[in-house]
Amino acid sequence: MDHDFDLSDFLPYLLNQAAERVSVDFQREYKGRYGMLRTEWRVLFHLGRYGDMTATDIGRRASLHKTKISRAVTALGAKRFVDRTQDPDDRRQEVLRLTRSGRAAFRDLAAAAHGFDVQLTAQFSATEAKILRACLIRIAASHPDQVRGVSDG
Amino acid sequence: MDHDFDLSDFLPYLLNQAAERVSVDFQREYKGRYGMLRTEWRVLFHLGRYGDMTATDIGRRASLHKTKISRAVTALGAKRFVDRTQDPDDRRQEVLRLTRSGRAAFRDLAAAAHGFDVQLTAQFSATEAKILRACLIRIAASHPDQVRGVSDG
DNA sequence: GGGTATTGGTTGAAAATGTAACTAACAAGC
DNA sequence: GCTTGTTAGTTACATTTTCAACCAATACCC
Repeated sequence: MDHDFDLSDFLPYLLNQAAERVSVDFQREYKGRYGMLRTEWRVLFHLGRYGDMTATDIGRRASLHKTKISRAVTALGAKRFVDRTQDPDDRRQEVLRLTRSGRAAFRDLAAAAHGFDVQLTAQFSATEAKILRACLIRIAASHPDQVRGVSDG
Repeated sequence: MDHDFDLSDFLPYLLNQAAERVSVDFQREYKGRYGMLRTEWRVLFHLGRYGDMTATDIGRRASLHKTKISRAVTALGAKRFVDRTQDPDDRRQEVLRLTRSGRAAFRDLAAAAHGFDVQLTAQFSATEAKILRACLIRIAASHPDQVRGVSDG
């Protein structure tokens, strides 16, 4: 019984605390300015950055559960940020596309995100920042059992 | 407009993906074996590792909102894992203490957590692991505007 | 062609969270 | 003592998330 195993030695705990910290901060941008939820912001970003795609595509890329995406797309549609057009070749799926104002919101938020990231990273040396990112990517990618409903981020 | 600012360059996103990844995995332990929620596991850990304390104490240490703690303590009480006794000197507060089975669950889960952490850390070099932890701690601690209701982790 | 399975996506109910309002106990000022 | 303010913790309600069931379209297969 490692009697000195501390909660602050527990990587999942540290990851959660750090993630929570920055998420709450950045939330101000998309929530405060556009009344978006985190999933909406993610979907918006995906469409803005990677182009038109279906809900399933987004789910695969972002590891988001389809119900979350469905609801986020509905909300973004209500805000007139995305436009949905049924694919004539496979009428089950819809191609999602940002509207003009959706693109504007994306540009605005992407710039804010970039600035936020720069500022966040500034507290670390170049090496630290590089290692941090590499480690996080590795953890996120580790044995991805399968795509599962991820709690939004 | 940094046109190549990618979602996977966005530290909050990486943090969330990584945190989510490991949280979902470790959940198996406390949820599968004891039907606990994340907050319950955290409260249990605090009491087991740091000794008896009040709900407010836990909130301060763990950055958990008091309503979450209240509900977690109720749940842990129902499972007979914690015992609550009113402080005679200040009858507003209750001192929380693990029961025998609460301590057993704590030992079990703490061991699992430690093992999980060791395995997770094994994929990194000693230097990487050290930097990763240091960075996370720094991010979590960064201008803690104040204790706020943190989304459970 | 007709059955069965799979896939894309939505919906409803249950569980969990966040927010604010609340009760009870203490503390301070007068 | 009485009023006012603060602290510990609970509860109620609205918002989100999760889970499973669902519909519709396509694919598979004989």
